[in-house]
Amino acid sequence: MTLERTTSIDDERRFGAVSERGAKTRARLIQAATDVVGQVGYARATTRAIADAAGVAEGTIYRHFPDKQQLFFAAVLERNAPVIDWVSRLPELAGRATVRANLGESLRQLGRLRADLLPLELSLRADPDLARNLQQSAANAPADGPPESLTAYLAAEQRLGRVRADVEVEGAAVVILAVLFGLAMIPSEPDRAVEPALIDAAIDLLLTGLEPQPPPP
Amino acid sequence: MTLERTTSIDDERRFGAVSERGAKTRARLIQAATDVVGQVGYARATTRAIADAAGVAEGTIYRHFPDKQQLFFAAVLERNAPVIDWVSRLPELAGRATVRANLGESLRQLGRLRADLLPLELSLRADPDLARNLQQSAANAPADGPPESLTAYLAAEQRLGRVRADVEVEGAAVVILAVLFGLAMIPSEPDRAVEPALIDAAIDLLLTGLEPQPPPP
Amino acid sequence: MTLERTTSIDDERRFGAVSERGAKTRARLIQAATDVVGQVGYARATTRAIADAAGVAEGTIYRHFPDKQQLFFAAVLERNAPVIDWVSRLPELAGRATVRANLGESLRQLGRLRADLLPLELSLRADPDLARNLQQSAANAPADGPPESLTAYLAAEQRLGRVRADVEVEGAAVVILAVLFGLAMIPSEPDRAVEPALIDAAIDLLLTGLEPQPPPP
Amino acid sequence: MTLERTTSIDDERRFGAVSERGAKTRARLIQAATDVVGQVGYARATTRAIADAAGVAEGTIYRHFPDKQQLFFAAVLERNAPVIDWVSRLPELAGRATVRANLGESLRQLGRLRADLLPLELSLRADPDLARNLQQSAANAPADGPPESLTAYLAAEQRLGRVRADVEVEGAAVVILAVLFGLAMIPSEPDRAVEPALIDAAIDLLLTGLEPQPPPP
DNA sequence: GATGAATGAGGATTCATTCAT
DNA sequence: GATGAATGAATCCTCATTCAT
Repeated sequence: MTLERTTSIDDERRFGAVSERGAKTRARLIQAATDVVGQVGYARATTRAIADAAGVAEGTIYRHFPDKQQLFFAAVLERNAPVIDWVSRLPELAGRATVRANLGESLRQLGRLRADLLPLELSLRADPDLARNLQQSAANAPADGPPESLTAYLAAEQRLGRVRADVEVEGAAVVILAVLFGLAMIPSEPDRAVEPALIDAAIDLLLTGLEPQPPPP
Repeated sequence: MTLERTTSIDDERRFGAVSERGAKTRARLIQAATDVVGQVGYARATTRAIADAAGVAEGTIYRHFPDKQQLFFAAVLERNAPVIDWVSRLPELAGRATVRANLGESLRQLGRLRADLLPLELSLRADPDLARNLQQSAANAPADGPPESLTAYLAAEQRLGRVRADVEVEGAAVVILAVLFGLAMIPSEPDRAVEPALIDAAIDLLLTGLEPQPPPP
Repeated sequence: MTLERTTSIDDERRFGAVSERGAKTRARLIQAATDVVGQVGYARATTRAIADAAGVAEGTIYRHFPDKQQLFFAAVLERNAPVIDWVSRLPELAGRATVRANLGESLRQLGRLRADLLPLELSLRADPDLARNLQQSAANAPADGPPESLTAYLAAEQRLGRVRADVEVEGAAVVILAVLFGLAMIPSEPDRAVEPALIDAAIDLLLTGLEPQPPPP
Repeated sequence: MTLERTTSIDDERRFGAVSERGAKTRARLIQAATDVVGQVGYARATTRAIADAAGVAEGTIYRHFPDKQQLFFAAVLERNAPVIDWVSRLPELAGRATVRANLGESLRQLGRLRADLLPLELSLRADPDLARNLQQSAANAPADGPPESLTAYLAAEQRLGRVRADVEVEGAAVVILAVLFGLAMIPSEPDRAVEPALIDAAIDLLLTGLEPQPPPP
């Protein structure tokens, strides 16, 4: 474990942005990386292009990050934060408004947030090596990610009788997230957020199902 | 459009596999490309690695394909064929067995098929340049892909009263495919097919919905 | 030990010069490396310069050697071979001609051979990292190097009464080689071999010593 | 020659250590340069590593030296001074004690001094460019270096009859120094000074020679 | 058809040096 | 005096592609 630490204390001093100016440059680099990787994918996102987009010299990247991968990871983690944040607050909504409204709002929210996260995540998933290294360098990853929060929310609603009693909430949570991911993947040019109409269709399907309702008495 | 074709008739003669041996080599290259890209992603799939995996010399690739991209596209298309095939036969099932059984079998089938298609597709989506070029070189793409076939199936079932009348079938089709894609993305080590339990959960959700059913009379 | 092998069987196939043409290129690269490193030292000997000197493209280096270091090592080893060779034949000379003639001829011979070996060796000694890596990659190093051969020769002559009985032959061998190395270091522009006059002075000193001889009876 | 001086009078004012603190920093830099170059060679001795070893910021180097080379030269010259010093006092010893004792003591002394000088000198010899530049920037080099002093000593002893009359003292001086250099090159882990036993062997050989003595009457 | 040696443009990374603070 | 962020030229190496055999 100690052996697998990739950043030593020295590194932390070496790469932590200390000065005011340094922090700004670091932020610009992360933004630039997000943009460029989003546009052309990780592999074609050259350090040159990123540096240009950030308006700094290529060498500057290496004052802030040990290598291109770590810059990329920093971008991924930063874009991920608000998503995690939002989802972690989901369980509090149990019992309020309606399940449909809550899930709808959440998917919409996440769809928006995922807009610039998705391309990064795609690059990550497309390259097993990247994925592996990210996991190692982010040993601090929260065990309590989106699936867990969503499961908790559904379970709470189920206890309140607002979700069908025989739904297997864990599976349902995964499926809902899968829908989100799958929809995010569908190319939609103008802004890159997920098409709202699709979200509505998804919510409708997930809540009511395809099967015809038994006729009310 | 014709202008943007990247393969001329000459090329087709140059690269079409003629002899027996040639056809075998070509097939081995496509398989090797599928494997290697699946393992390390398009960017890290070097022509050297692919040639090695196929047991041929690097130069041989260029006797069968104009460049690395076209080899990759050939692999994508080949892996895609059975998926398209299966889905295109879906509409014929309308009215037979049950909707739940039909969709369940389809998702399971597609989940299996997607197992080695998915990594290729990921590489494709992660790299906009690739995606663009594929679309150009596959002008022969069927206007009638999976979404359309699935839509047709759902519409047929709706007419038969086996799908809720107020479901917007086009949206539903997209959502179902999104679920499939999203689930396929969840890493599952042993074999790379989608976890069957997840598929069941998805089918249940999609058919019955989260909401509590109104009590039967 | 197995873990420290730096070249796998695969590598051996990958980098061994197979074809006629390949062997020639490889030889040219080694010669070029010898030349360029000799002129500017290892650190300033860029792969570009070496490739240029060999009349090949930079990339060609990497078809024949895994990296710059291994090319350098190949050069060192090749230049070393004739030196080792010569010295290993020294013991056979014991008893023939005179000790003075034998040693003189040897030093002269070695001085000549060392002419292009020396700069390489200097680069090696100046950079501990290089030295370390060479030792690892040359596990096949003969335990029987120059010091041992020279010791054997001196011991043989001592047994024949042609070398002073109380000379500690092992130490003497090292000292003689040190002289050679030290002399080789003295810059001598025109050709880079060791100044013959210096060799003569060294031989005289080593054979007769500085001290005045006791007067013959 | 004057034209080729790389440090102008202005520079001397700019880089001369003025304040107390400045002098200390300068000294620490020189020590750090000696250490780091000794450990990894000139090429791998980055300004960063040297600054770290000296406990100062990288930029500080350039307040004391025009560039990395001049810092290195300063280190070489400083380490050289005591060697030169010692040897220049050699001639005074002529006639005292014994030749054997004098030379022995000298070699031992020099062996010790050379311990940290040697790696610097190796870097110098391995890189012709460095060597050239040092000579230029050290136009103040004493015409009376070690070889001359040693020659003078030997000549004096020869006049006193304590050195064989037919020894060519100039050559002998060079050979003796070559021995020293050559021996210094032999790696000796614990402390880096030359092995004393080797020095003894060298002295014995140089004084008495290999040849059997004619039997005393 | 197949081979594999050669190519060379392009990419990530290093590092001596500069300069605003 | 000292700092350390920024620079950008230079370097090693990779890899898709070409071509003589």
